[in-house]
Amino acid sequence: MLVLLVEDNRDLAASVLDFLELQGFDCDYAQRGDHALQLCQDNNYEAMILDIMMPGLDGLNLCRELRAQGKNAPIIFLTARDTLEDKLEGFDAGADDYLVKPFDLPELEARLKAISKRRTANSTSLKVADLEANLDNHEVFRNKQRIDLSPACWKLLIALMQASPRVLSRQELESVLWKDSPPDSEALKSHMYTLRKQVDKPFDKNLIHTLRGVGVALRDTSDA
Amino acid sequence: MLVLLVEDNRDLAASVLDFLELQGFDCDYAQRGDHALQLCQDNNYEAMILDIMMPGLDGLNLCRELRAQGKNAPIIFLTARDTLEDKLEGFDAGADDYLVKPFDLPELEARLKAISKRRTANSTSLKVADLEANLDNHEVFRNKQRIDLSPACWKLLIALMQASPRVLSRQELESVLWKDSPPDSEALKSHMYTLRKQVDKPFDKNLIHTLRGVGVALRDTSDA
DNA sequence: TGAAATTGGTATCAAATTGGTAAGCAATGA
DNA sequence: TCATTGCTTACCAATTTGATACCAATTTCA
Repeated sequence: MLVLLVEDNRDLAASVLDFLELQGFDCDYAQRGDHALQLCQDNNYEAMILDIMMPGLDGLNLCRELRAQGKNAPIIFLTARDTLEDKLEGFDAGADDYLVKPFDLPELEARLKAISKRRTANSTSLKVADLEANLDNHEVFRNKQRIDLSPACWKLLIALMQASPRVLSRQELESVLWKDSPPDSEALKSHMYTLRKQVDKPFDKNLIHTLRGVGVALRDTSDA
Repeated sequence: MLVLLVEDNRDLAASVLDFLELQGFDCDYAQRGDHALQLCQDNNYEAMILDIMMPGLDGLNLCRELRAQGKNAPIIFLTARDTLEDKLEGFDAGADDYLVKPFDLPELEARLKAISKRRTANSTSLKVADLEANLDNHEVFRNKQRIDLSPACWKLLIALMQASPRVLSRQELESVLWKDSPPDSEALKSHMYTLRKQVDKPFDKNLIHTLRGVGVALRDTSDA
């Protein structure tokens, strides 16, 4: 995971970098806000840790600029400014978290992970309600019970889980299986039928919901 | 946005609830961890604020249980326990943020929003009074209650919500359903009737208003 | 003022559409 | 060969749609 640290205090930066790299993060470092902005044009950081008071471009404006550019990687402010107003200004600038100095390195790590976990689409396991899919070993469990799926059903389920709770249209589902040249038959219905039979039928709560005229959604709706 | 607050101190809870509701959040409240767990089975919260020390089931285990159930709504711990170990345990249990008491209500709000923004950022939803439509999920709620609409009714409602509080003429409404070749019958009346029956009838306040000779408007008029 | 006309709400229904179910069959690979 | 998988088709149930008839309320106009 590639992280950018922007901090004008070299000593502090060094200890943070040491720690994060020890924990397995890939880190880039900038000492000035304007340099950081430059780095962001060329790299796709998965998270950023920003000081506020810095030469060149302060952290708040750096954050605002990045957000204005449509970059929405998680941002944590790391600063000595600890008043309520400071914090609100930070969140208002588009930050995801705000940590006041002095701080513990493990807390920074925990917050970094917490804030990044939502974006990690490359996570090896998907979970929706009691349904779990492990992308690495190609396994699906519901309620701790293994489910064997055919390749087609697997693809459909993964697509639905990744989209959850969004609805996928018939067309989107077809393109999952056949890219852009779907058979001119009702093959999709067939596969969906098989998928439901395995994923929903044996259990007392349906996760696969049909939205007539729209498509299919996989979600945990608390109602019937 | 539906939020669950779990906190055993009634006074603190009351002030948090007051504040959040003033800021436009819909809140549910539980005083015990086990009650909260129960509530989570029946409701789909968009975020949760948990105390740690509580009767019944402590916040950490509540959080772990929810995560194990595949519920991944953002969770913020709100607690007096302020050591590094406490915080790490909180994040480890699956929390997204950790706020130490005493705290400022605006900071809680800022953190709540920061943590929720990722899921709401890309989900386009329309809201008029207590009526809410999510375009991605293709879901409609009124007063937290799900409403099932036929494709035609959905299209009409979305058009009305997007136009709200503007009036849509009969012709505009027809072009929503049939582009430019409406049937020569009163089919529109039929669909509008069905729509009202589902959206307005079951509730004590009408949002769909007819302006005789003009058209139909969806709006929250404070009068009868 | 009041009768007629117009507009819009209510209700029911048949035809069309959509989607779930099930069975059959060919292709593939163990 | 046998089992699995993918595709095809047919059939059925449920929902949706557009149609129509009939009211109720409002407006028009004599």
